[in-house]
Amino acid sequence: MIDRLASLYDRIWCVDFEYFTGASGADAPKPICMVATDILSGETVRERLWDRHPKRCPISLDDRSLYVSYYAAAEITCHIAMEWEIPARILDLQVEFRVLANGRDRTRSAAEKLALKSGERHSLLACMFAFGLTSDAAAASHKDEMRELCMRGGPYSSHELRSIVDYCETDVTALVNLLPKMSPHVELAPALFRGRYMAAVAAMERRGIPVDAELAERFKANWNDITERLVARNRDKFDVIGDKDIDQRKFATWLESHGLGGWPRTPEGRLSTSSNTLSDWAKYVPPIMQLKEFLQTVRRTRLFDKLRIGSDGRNRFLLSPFGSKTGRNTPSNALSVFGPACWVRSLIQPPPGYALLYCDWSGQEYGEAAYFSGDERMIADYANDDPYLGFGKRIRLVPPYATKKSHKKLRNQLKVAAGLGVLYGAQPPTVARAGDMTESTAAYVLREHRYTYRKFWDWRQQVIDHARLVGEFRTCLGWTWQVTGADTTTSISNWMMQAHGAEMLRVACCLAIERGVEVCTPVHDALLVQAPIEEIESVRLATVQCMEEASSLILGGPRLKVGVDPPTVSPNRFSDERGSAMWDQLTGILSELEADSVRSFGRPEQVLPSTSFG
DNA sequence: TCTATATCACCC
DNA sequence: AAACGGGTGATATAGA
Repeated sequence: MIDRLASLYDRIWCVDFEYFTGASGADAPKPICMVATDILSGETVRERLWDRHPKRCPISLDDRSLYVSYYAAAEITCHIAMEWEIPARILDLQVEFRVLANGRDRTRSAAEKLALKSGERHSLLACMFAFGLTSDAAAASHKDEMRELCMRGGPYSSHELRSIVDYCETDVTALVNLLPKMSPHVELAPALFRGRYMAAVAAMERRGIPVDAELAERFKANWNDITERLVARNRDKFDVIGDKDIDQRKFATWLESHGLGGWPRTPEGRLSTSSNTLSDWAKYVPPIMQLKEFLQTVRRTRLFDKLRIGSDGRNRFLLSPFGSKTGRNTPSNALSVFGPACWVRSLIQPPPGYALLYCDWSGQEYGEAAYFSGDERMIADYANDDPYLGFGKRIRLVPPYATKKSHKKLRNQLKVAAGLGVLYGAQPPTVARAGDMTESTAAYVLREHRYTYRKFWDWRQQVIDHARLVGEFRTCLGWTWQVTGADTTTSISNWMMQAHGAEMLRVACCLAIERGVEVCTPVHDALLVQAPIEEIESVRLATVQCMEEASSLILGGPRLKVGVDPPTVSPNRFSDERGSAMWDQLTGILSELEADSVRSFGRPEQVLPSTSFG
């Protein structure tokens, strides 16, 4: 394919940057140097950027030049920092490695897996190894040393800068060797679209999510005390907690004292402590209800204190694009405000003069299922009003005049059945529990779905047959998955929707970023966007337009609906109603703790925000 | 004391 | 035979 590439491009630049990301790792990167080699001419460019600021990028970036790198978001972030243009044609070999490996990972030998630490599964070294290129151990140890030097930050001596540039060049050499090995396996058009997405990823990773950094810092500083106090409040009533969670022996004693001998056990024989089990028993045993609430509170508070916030008050983290087998992003839950429980989102706050919008496709996967299968009834129910009530009306479970408000509970049951049951393939017992209905109702609704939307179910069966017979899946934009015998039918039957949902999100991100919308982050079927307050309406329209266009591209014409919550206007905070009770409880504890420390140390008292905002 | 596994929680 | 798709991460527990 190198020949083909050579016929398409005047230059094929293999590019790498070294950069400094600050102590927290949450600040926008500061470039140290750049090295680029043009495979076609052999020309190499070495540029120090720590102490010099070239106005223009030293290599060509037009559409006759191919820009090859490994996790291009990092390189593009450096372009943004240098205020350079963004390359027109990006080929990201890490992403292409992920494409080629997707579904084949499992077939890799055990020894091979062992050789690579889990976090390095898609590292440059792992990729080289996979394509038969080796790199000696001495180079690997040098790599750590150089990485530390970059992480240290300046000032750098001339000698240090020279060694960083040399090191940078070794990675460029690796790319030069890698490209001819990988290119025969790379499909150019889909790869270039993925590369284009990586530029959008760079813009989003750099922008980050605006948060109330001061408040987050106060939470972090008091985190251990907050969780301890949460437990302490109920310790006397429920002596079941060991350190931070249930202690099996204590729990056994507690159950014994309440005469609950036949308590359910896990497959391994441990006493079950899941909220499902507790919910089942709470109906009959009141103390279990209280225990459940206590435990949920304790467990929900986990996973917060690692949130990565830069010195400019922005939450930044790697989006890890193409991390899942459906091609979704897989950002770290611990580092992102959107990772932990919903209450953490109340930390999100637009900067002065700004507002935030959360835009999502409504019923994205359900809509995709309708249009992909071509099921006329399903399409009509998705397009007309509410697909779940539409379904309920067809099977005469709800009256024709039912609305979201008038039949809230029934609608939710139908939604659970259509989501969990239909798209994820959950069976009646699971649907019944999740939707708070009887098993026979769940079974009835699921059965009726099959009768009502025959065409969808036929299509679903074809998809499964294709997976089993052909062994490979592929989206309309070229993300692929090698299906193995180990993959379940439920997994297979959802893949088309989730993988195309991921493609749709990528298209929307590209369009929005390229049209100047300030996207802070994608959230699987949503975009969080910021804008100056006076521009919020036009930005809302522009974002919705991008998302609708993206859906139309993926569905081949029709559009999915896009929902937008009322904007969060500075100085208000973002909020998610699911987390507001928890937020109130935790901010309450925080203010108690800070009041206590004022009494002991005489520090000034701080004022806490309440949860309700415009 | 360390590591691997099981269980559980959260997100879309 | 048949209890949910895709993820990340924290904690307890068992085993070395």
